[in-house]
Amino acid sequence: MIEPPLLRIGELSRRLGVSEHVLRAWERRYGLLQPVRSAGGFRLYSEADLQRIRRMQALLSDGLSAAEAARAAINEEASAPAVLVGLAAEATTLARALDGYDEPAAQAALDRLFGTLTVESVLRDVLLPYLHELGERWRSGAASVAQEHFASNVIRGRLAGLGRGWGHGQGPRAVLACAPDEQHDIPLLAFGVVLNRHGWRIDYLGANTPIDDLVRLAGTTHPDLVVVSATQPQRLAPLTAQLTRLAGTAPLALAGPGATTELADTVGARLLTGDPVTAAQNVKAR
Amino acid sequence: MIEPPLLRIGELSRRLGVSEHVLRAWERRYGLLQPVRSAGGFRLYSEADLQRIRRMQALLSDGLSAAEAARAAINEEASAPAVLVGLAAEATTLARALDGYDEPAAQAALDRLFGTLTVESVLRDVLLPYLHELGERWRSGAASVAQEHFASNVIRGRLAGLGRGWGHGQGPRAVLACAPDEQHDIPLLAFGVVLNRHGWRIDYLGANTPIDDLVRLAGTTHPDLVVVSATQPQRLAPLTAQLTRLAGTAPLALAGPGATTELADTVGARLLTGDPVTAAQNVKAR
DNA sequence: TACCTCCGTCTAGGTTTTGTCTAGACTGTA
DNA sequence: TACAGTCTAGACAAAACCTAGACGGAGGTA
Repeated sequence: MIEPPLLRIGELSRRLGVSEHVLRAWERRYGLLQPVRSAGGFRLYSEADLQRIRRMQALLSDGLSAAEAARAAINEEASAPAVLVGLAAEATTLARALDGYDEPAAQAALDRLFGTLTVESVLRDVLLPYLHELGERWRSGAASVAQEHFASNVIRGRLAGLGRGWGHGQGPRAVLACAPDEQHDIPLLAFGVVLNRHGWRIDYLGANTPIDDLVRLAGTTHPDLVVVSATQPQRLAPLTAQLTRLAGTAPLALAGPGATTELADTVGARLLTGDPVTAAQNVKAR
Repeated sequence: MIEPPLLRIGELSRRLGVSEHVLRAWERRYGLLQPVRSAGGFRLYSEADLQRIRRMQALLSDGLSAAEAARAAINEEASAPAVLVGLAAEATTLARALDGYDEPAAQAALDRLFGTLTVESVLRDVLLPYLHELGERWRSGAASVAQEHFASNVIRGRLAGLGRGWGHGQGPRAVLACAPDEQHDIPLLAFGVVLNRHGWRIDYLGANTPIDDLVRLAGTTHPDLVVVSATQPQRLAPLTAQLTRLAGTAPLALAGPGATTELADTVGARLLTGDPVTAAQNVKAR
């Protein structure tokens, strides 16, 4: 059908949280991928390549050696064309329902999606792409603010359900917050859901959180990780001093498109790259 | 007729925040736009061009390389604003209707498809893949002969409608025929539709045509191209001598999975490769 | 202790890609 | 006629990527 766009190694690395060096090494040593090349020789990766690396990561975190994981990832490749077709259709149903303010239909579609796919996959492959695309349509005038709010609220409600009780338990504790003035909390919510499923306890502060409050909270409760998320660099840039103080109080990670390598280095924080689901999986991997 | 106002490059640049240099570079390097020109050669951009650049910007911010972003922006447009989402759903609807002998539903789905996608895209991305898949199912016993015939006839009817009047006009003339004993004429019909849309006049002889008849026709009407199509090499192999005579009478092309490079070379014919739509587009390109 | 393999990481030196710029000529409009 | 706007062709430099190979820590073995 429509040829999907291809990614260069830098973007693949950002999305997966795997360094370019490692991607090339896996290719060289295990033949894990055989990306097509641009006329000039640059590697160009497809969606299938991305999936294979994800599988590789999963196998690695199961404790397989790199060589074994690569071999398994290559051999499995059973793929699931039927599942994909079903996924596309169901995702469409969901999108139509949300676009059309049809909450029952949307919930039903969500039920079916969560019934067939993993939570991670629903978040990463369906909900977050849909929200991203809705944002695009809003920017281009093709979708209204009301549509955006309606869809956000339905999805936020579901994620809240997935996160029920996530503050209790035994695992390490993470404090999640959006930067001041940042209102896009759904990716952070998704991040929290996945992190929680990996055994973490979550303290979720949500949108628009003052950094000083975080410093105070971190100073009294000593979480194992504090995550601050922002969609735009200018949300974080003026807060360098406060973030540095925060990083001195608890392990800090910056996330979202607004988090840059430079800022993270400057304030002494980790940088979380890629989509929220992958980022959460990578946090666990360390 | 109200002509929408066209923008010159400076205004476009200001509205989009993309420098004039970049706009020209994208046009030169990737063929992203083909703006009409003023009498003096100034580029004049339409609203659609503006949208395409916006899409390009969105893809770039997703991390795609400029080359890939341009390719995707161009591709997507050829196949709908609702992208893969709408396409997949509509194609599924069509398949269900055809599988279930529901002609009105199938026609309605076809109406929607032709209303959203280009003719070429409907043929290449929906109908031909569906027929191919139906053939597979038939071979494996999962579909009946009756289903195959029903679907073929619905689709053949639509294609005939698209080809109405294709023998008239001014362009070069092509004679299209299936090899003797070859009954699969729909791909050839699709080929003819696309070729006709590129300005060719079509003389369509359809399934199971004796080569000698073609030689006689070519000798009297002198077409610019004769296309002979076959799904299996053994349909063409015994006809080497006759095909050679035909190639001596008019420009000849062999098409379909049954056409091989060797045979084409032997008889002095062109070989058309790829799906019928692409093949027809390539014929035009010469 | 010495040596091995495995595997993530890094370096050096070169190439490709892409945004930007220049020079000199032409266009459109006041 | 003046002048801001636009044209083409080509050059340039920064960012991104390439290959080949080396490095070193972890873990195993003699």
